[in-house]
Formats: sequence, structure tokens, C-alpha cells
Amino acid sequence: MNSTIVQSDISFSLDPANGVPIYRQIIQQIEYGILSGRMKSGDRLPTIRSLAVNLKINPNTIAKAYNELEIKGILATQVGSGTYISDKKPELEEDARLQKVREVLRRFIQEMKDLGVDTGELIALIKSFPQR
Amino acid sequence: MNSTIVQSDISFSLDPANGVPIYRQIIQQIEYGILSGRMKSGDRLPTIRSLAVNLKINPNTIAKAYNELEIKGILATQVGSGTYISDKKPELEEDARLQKVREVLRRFIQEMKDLGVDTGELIALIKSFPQR
Amino acid sequence: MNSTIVQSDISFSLDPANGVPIYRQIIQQIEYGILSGRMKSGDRLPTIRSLAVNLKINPNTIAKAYNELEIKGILATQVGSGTYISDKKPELEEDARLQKVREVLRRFIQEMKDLGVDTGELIALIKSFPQR
Amino acid sequence: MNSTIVQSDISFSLDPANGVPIYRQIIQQIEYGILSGRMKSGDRLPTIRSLAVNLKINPNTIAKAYNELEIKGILATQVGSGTYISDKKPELEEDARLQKVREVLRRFIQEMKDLGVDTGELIALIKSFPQR
DNA sequence: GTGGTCTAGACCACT
DNA sequence: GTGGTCTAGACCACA
Repeated sequence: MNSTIVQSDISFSLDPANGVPIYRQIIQQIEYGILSGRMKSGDRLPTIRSLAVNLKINPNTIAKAYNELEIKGILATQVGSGTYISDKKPELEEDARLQKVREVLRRFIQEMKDLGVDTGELIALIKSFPQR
Repeated sequence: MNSTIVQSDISFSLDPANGVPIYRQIIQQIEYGILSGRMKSGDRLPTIRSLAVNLKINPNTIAKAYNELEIKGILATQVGSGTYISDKKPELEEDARLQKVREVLRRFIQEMKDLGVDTGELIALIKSFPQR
Repeated sequence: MNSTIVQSDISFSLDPANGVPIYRQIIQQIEYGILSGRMKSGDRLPTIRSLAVNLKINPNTIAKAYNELEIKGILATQVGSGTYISDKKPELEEDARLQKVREVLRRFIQEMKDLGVDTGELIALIKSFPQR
Repeated sequence: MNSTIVQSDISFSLDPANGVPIYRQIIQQIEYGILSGRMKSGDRLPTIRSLAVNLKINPNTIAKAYNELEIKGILATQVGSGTYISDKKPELEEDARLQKVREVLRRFIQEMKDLGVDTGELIALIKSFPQR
């Protein structure tokens, strides 16, 4: 009864008035959860229905998020069993993370440059950013 | 009718498959053009029709962008003459700019945190970012 | 009013009692339409609503098909404008087609082998297959 | 209890992420095992429990497969003794096999047609297919 | 219990 | 007009 299935310790935090669609927030948190190492291949995700209850949203919305991640090959679903993080080569995950980090960084620096902020100011800004 | 009116040297580069709505890309490029000094108060903007032809997009889309900027007080239309960059107090613009900077920064730091990158690493990353 | 937008000459034929989900039949017909050359980059697909009316199915079902193809990078949607076949390098499409052909062929030969039919019989079977 | 009963040398290879339901993979492997002669009438199948442990799947799944095969008359369970391959008339099996062959062939030809491959090319393709 | 499919309908942003 | 998001709910196959 107490099988060895690993249940990811996911705590989704949604911001409904964010502009970002709910299903996309879920996608992002799963992706980042994997890329940061908090979730790993083979982990089982919360069931669609349980998440729907916890987050107080419609199951279809979660299904949409899970489904998109499955198309991308990040999740694998087994009807009747649950949804799992796909077992792509874990070595590649670190690559994906670095790639993502670099992409986010590049876009950020470009945006700041467009706003007239150079890297010197940038560092000062980050250093003075209120830690939470 | 065709006097020595200054025509801003605007070169819009739109990416329809960008996720960012086209009308917002136009708004952003005008705003950034002003903030960076490429465009200044009194400059005349291209007509909606000419832009629509050049960019091969729907005139309504440009009208929406111009309209939103006029509401913000950034543009001013003079019927029969064209659309001009208003002579709004630059302090207001500076406020908007700082607000934008803070928002971009906050989102960036959150994203990096989700990716498992703390502010210390962040500074190192930015310092080592290849200047272009 | 009579713009030069190319509208793909798509004639979807659905078989509701097929076992294969409707949305997947749509996906397959679009994919095969592209791979066979009947549809090409930049073509505009029927609107979700018009297809829904023609096929007498719910718009959401078509949206699901279009959406999956967009995630895969095969389609590109522009809200307010329509859904288009993405302009990935067309040279790659021929590759994709050959790859697909080889995959289907390989699976077929394996299935037949499992059923105890060798390639000699296979050719005879195909030759005697009633042409439509 | 453990006499010289012949135990079929079944080696199931399941692929959970196959699209094909697990219970159907089991059915198929038993059916193909019989059609190919590896398993024959009277052979005893593994117990549901032992298979469930070996394959690390839910016993219900195996029960469903066995049950469906029993309904088809391919298996016969003897309470307290086990599950056996029935001594059904082989002609019936041959019928089923031909039916399956025809169905697979028909679907294959349709798929290839959708990919723009006609029967002429098809035969050439099969002839040139690398024998393994 | 699990996820998958489909319908129906509301509301929204964008062109 | 276009597609996107989300809800609600029904029914299904699978483990």
C-alpha cells in the first residue's frame, strides 16, 4: 500500500490577476521546478483533480498545462496511473537550465539597455534590491 | 501641406509570432524611441495609412497604438495635420521609466530565483555577460 | 477587400466512430497535408469557427488540434488574424516527410512480421489491394 | 501442485509510454505468441500475481487482459489450477489473423496515400527495405 | 481512483 | 471578425 512512488513536493503559487494565464503559470513552475533540480525524472505530479481542488480552479485548466508539457516531452502521462516527469536524459537537464538562464539574462539586459540602463547601474540596482 | 515638418526616423521591426501583440510592439518602440532620445517633442509620426502599408498590418492596429499613446499624453493628434510627439514634461517620462525599470528588475530576479540562481551568482553573470 | 491571402484548400474528412479522437484526426490531416505538399508555409487555415460549423463539431475541439500543432511549431497563430502554417525552413519539410514515410513503413513491416507475413507475401497483398 | 505442467516461455516487454494500453500490449503478445507457435494449446500461463510482481504493474491490468482473451475463447481458466491456452480450432485463429492482416494493410495504404506515396512507390520501398 | 475527449457557453484581447 | 482562457459538466477507457 505504501509504494515507493515519489511525490514531488510541489507548492504552486498562482496569481490570478497577473495577466499571465493560470495554465501558463503552472507550466512555468513545473519547468522551473525541474530546471532548478527541485523536481526530477520519474517524480509523480499531483493528480489533476487534487490540484484542481487545492488551487480552486477547474481541472481542465490543469489538464491543459500538463498536456502542453507532455507534447513538449517534459511530462509523461499514464491514464489510470498519473502524470510523471519524463525520464529524458538528466544530463541534458543541466544544459537546458543553463540555456534558460542565459536566455532570461540576455532578454533582461536587452530590455534594460532599451530603457537606458547600462550594466554598471544594473549591478547597483540588483545589490540594492530588497531581499525577501 | 508638405512643409519642412520633421519626420521621425522610425524603423519599426515587428515580430508577429512574438507573443507580444503587434499594437503593443508599436507602442513600446515609440516609447523607447522617446526615452532614448531618438525621437523628441514635436516630431511628426508617420501616418496610419503609410505605416499600415509599410508594415503590412491592419490600420486599426496602428490606430489603436497611437490612440493609447495619446491617452497617455505621449502623442498629440492634430486633425488634418498628423500625429506628433507631445511636449509633455520629461519628469513624467522619467517616472514612467523608473517604474518600468523596477518592474522588469523585480520580474527578472523572481525568474532567476525560480531557476535556482541567487543574487550573488546573478551579479557574477551580468559582469561576465559579453558586451555587444 | 480581396486580399492575396492564400486559403488552403483543405477538405477534412472525419470519421467519428474511428476510435481515433476527432482532434487527432484533424492534426493528422494537417500534418499529412503539409508533408505531402498540398499545404505550404504561409497558407492560412480555416478559422476555428468556420471549421466548427462545417464539421459540425465544437470549436474547442478544433482549437485543441490547432493548439497542439502550434506547440509543435507547425502552425503559427495570430489572434485577430487567423492561423497559418509556420514558415519553418521548407527544405526540412521534405526531410520530415521522408522520415515519416520511413517510420510508418518500419512499423507496418514489424506488425506484419509479428502476424507472420513476410515481405514477399506483402508485395503480393499490396498488388492485389482493391484500388479506389 | 507443482507438477510437470508446461509453463509458457513468455517474456513480456511492456512500454508504458507507448500509447498502447498496457493490458492491450499483454493481449497482443499472447496472441502473437500463439500465432507464431511459441505458445501452444494447453500451455499454462503465469499467474496474475506473479506477472504483476514481475512486470511491476497492477494485477487488475493483467486480469483484464486474461479476461478479454478468455471471452474470445483464446484462454481458459480452471479455478484452483491456473490459466491455460485453450484448444480452440486453429481455423478460427487463422480467420482472426487474416482479418487483422487486412486491417493493418488497409490502414497502412491509407496513411501512405495521405503522405503522397502511391502503391507503385510502396512496392519499391518495401523491396528495398533493409531486412533485419 | 487516474487522465482523455468533447460539448456548451461565457468573457477577453487583438486585428 | 480572429483566437485564447476558463468554467462546468458529461462520458469514456485505463490501472
